[in-house]
Amino acid sequence: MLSNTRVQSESNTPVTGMSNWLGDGKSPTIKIGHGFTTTSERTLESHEHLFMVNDVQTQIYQVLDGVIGVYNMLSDGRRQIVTFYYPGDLIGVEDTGHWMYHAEALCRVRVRSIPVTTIDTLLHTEPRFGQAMLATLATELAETRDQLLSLGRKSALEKVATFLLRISRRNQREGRDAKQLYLPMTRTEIGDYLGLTIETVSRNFTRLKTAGVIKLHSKSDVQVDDISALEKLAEGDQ
Amino acid sequence: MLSNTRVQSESNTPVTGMSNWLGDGKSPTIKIGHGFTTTSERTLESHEHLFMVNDVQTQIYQVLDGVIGVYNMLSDGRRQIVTFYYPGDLIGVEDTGHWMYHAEALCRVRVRSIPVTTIDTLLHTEPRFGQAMLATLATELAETRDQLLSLGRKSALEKVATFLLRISRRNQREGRDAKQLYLPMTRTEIGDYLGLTIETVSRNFTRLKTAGVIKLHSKSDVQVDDISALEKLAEGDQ
DNA sequence: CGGGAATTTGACAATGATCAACAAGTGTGG
DNA sequence: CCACACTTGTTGATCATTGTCAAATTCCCG
Repeated sequence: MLSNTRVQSESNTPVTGMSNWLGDGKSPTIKIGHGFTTTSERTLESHEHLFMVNDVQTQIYQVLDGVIGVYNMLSDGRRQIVTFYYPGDLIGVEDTGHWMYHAEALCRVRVRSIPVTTIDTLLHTEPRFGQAMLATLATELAETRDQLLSLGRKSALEKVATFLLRISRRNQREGRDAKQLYLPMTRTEIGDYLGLTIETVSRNFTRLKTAGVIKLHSKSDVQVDDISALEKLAEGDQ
Repeated sequence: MLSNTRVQSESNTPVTGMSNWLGDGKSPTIKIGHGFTTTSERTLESHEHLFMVNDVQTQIYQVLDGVIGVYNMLSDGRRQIVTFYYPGDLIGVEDTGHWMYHAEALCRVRVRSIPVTTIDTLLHTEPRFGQAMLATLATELAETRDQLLSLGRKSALEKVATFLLRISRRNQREGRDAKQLYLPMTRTEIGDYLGLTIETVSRNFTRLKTAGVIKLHSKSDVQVDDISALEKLAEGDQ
C-alpha cells in the first residue's frame, strides 16, 4: 500500500539548509559551538496536538516523520490552516515566547525537540546559524505570501491545482516522484488550508480526475498525469 | 484637511526595533560597526513603482513617509496585495537576490535605501543586528498568517472590520489617535488586499457607517465611533 | 466651476456554501 | 474472516454571498 510509506522521509535532509546545524534527524546528538547537546524525540498519534495557542514556547521542533498542521481559529470554530510542516522542517523559529497557533499531527508524527535556550546559544555563538534562521524564515514568509494570492484571488479549482502542484514540487525538491502525491491530511484539512469546504475540495478533485489531469488511487494517493495542465490551472492561464 | 498629514510620520520610530541600527530617518548617516555609512533617500510619486518582480535586489528600503503596497499578480491581471509598508517599516529584509513581488507607492512616498552589502556587513559584525532582523521577519510572518485567516475564512464585512482595526491598532502603537484613520490607498487597493472587489469593499464601508460603527469623513478619512463593535465584527463574535 | 476619476448604489449572475443522501473506507468484536 | 458501526468522502439540490455589469453620484484638482 502506497499510503503507509510515502511521508516517511527516506532522506531526512531539511529543505531549509539547517542540517549542518541540527543534524539529519538520525542522531540524537547535535553539535553546538564546540560542545555537544542532546535533543529529545517525541512521537504523536494522528490528531494529537504538539502545542496550543498561548502555550509557553520552550522548544523548537523539527519534524522527522509525518506532517504537522499549524492553524488559527475563530471563536465560532472556523479554522484556517496556516501551513503544513513536513520532514526536515523546523517549527517555531519565529519564537516570541508563546505559541501563536495550534499545531496538530495530521498522521503519526515523529518530532525532535530542541530547547529554545540551545537555539539562543547558537544564535550568540555562531553568526552563520543566525543567517540560516533568517533564510528559513524568509522562505516561510515567501510561501505564506504565495498562499495569500491563492486565498484572496484564486477560484476553488485553481486553489486545489496550486495545492497539488506545491506538493509535487516539494517531492521533486526532496528527490521523490513529482507525479505520485501522498496526502496524509483529510479533505477537511485541505479545505481549512485552502479556505474551502470539504465538499468543494472533493468536487474539484473530481473535476481534475474527470479532466484527466490526475488519478485518485485512494483518498490519500494522487497521481498527476498532466503536470503542465496542473500548472496552467494553478495560474489561471486560460 | 486631515488627509494630507496623517501618514506623515510625526515620529519615525520603527515598530521593528531597528532604530538603534538604522537611525530614525532624520539623519542620512547610520552607524555600522565602528564606522559610518551614508544612505540615500528617494521620493516616489503616487503609483510609481519602487521595484518590480524579478528585479535584482541591491537595496533594502525603509519607508520614511507614506505607504508602499507590495503585491503579487496572476497573468490575467488579478492582483493580491501582500502587505502595506508604513513609515519605519523595512522592505526587503528577506533578501533572496531578486524581488519576488511588485512594490508601488500608494501616495507620495519617501524611502531611504540601504545597500544590501551594508546589511550583510552588519549581519557579520553585529550579532544583535541579526537578532533584530529575525524579530522583524517574525513579526511580518505573524501578520501575514493573520491575513491568511482573513482571506480564507472571514466574510467581506469581517475582512473590512479586520482591516480597519489593524490600522487603528497601528495608530495606537505609534502613539496616534486610534479612532481617526487615514487610508491613503484606494478602494481598489483595499479590495486587492482583502481579496474583494471594489464594490464589495464600498458596500461594507457603507454597512459599517449605517450601523453607526464608523463615520466616513471623506474617501480617505474614517472615524471609528465604536471600536468594540469593530472588534466583535472582526472576530465574527455574534 | 467643470471635467475626469473614484466611489457608491442597484440589478442580476455565478461561484461556492449549506443541507441532505449515499458510498466507500476503516476498525472492532464476535 | 465477516458483520456492523462509524468515520470520511462523494454527489446532488438549493441557497446566499459576493462578483459582474451598468448607472448615478461624489470627490478632487486644475
